[in-house]
Amino acid sequence: MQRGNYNKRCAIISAATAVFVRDGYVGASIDAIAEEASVSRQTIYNQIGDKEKLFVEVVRGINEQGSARLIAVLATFPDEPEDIGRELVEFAIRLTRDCLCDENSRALRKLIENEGSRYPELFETWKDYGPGKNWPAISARFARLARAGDIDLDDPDLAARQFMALIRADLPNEPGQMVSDAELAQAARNGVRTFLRAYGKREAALAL
Amino acid sequence: MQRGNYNKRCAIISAATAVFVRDGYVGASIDAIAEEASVSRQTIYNQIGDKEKLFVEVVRGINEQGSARLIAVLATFPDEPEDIGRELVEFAIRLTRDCLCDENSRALRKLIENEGSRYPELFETWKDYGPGKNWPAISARFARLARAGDIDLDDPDLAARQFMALIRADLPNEPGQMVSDAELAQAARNGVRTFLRAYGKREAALAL
DNA sequence: GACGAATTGGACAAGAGTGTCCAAAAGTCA
DNA sequence: TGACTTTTGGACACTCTTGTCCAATTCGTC
Repeated sequence: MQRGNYNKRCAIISAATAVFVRDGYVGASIDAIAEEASVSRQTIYNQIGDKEKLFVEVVRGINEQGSARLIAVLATFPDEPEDIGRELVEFAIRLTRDCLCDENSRALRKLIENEGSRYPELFETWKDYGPGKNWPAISARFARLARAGDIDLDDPDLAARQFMALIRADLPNEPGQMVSDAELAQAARNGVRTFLRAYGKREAALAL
Repeated sequence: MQRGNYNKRCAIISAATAVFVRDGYVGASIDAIAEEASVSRQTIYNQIGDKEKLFVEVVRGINEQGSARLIAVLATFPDEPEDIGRELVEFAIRLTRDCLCDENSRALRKLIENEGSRYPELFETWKDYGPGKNWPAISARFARLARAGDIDLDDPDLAARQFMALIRADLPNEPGQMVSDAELAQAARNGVRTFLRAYGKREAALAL
């Protein structure tokens, strides 16, 4: 009773994610989702309920996924770097690849931006579980680097925001376009170099 | 024959802009636009044609407006700065206030992001007239500053992208939320300070 | 094979939206 | 005033979507 249920349910949620992301809330039709999931429309109503419940489920799913990935990446922050430039670049690559460029994360941002005003509750979920939640964690890591003397900054929160902005600055951000590993690496290197020119020892930046 | 036409036409485009921005392409109904414009639905069909033509018209309008504003702001770039820090901050404030935070520009970005895939032609218009078109102009200004010895950089294009990213990094970017002048100024100052720490003489950054 | 639960597909009502048609009303200009 | 154009509002056909109902079928399990 659980097994079959569960498989269908996953297929539905997965298909719904794709369709909502592609067409937005209003543009997505239950029929399209049913077809994408290779499931009859009725099954969707049996399993989940109405369109809104389905949407909430989709957003929560992406949210949890993204949050988990972000936490995993944060765990790889170079707390005691030997070569701070290289290690920050590698961290930046992981961050952009797994958490920023990732198709679902971008989709989530888009969905939130578009439907957030219609479903304020989603906004709350996003604030609690979404990427924003973990920025303080990044700030704390930078603050620790500063205390250890690896970098020189006064406002870790600001530095964290700027770090994110810099490693994003050079990413091609056309919607739905794939970003190659080489582009990713180049963007990370450019961002980190400028970050270190501003906050690091000059040698570290020049070494990049 | 032109007079009455023209007024109605403007009212329609203006109302359509508001509704498309608020509800997206699919969510916007002709009836809602007609009501917002205080015009009968039939008049819209008489004046413009179908929904798609209306949408194209709206996007082109916002595009032209935004592009004009950006060019105007670019003309105020501090080419021969006395106090580079202060003048860059003031430039950054104008840029964010008039071109980035502006309600219509944000809306345009959103519309392009959502409907761009459906109307590739809009994407082209946006590339030709949109903000991206004028980035080379910013790069050129930074290159000139570098030649004059005011700042120290090797890749003006990259510097321009990072400048934009840095002055954006600290802007509150909740959709539809108003940004106060104080927040704007603070964000600009933070961004420019880091930019100058990386690319300028250290004194200029510290003076901020 | 047989039972019970889940799934399917088709039909259905209700609602909303688009685009067209048309006759009546309002506005414009000489 | 009179001729001409534009606007209006209502009616209409058509399509699409949502959500419900139901009988037939399939699936899992014993």
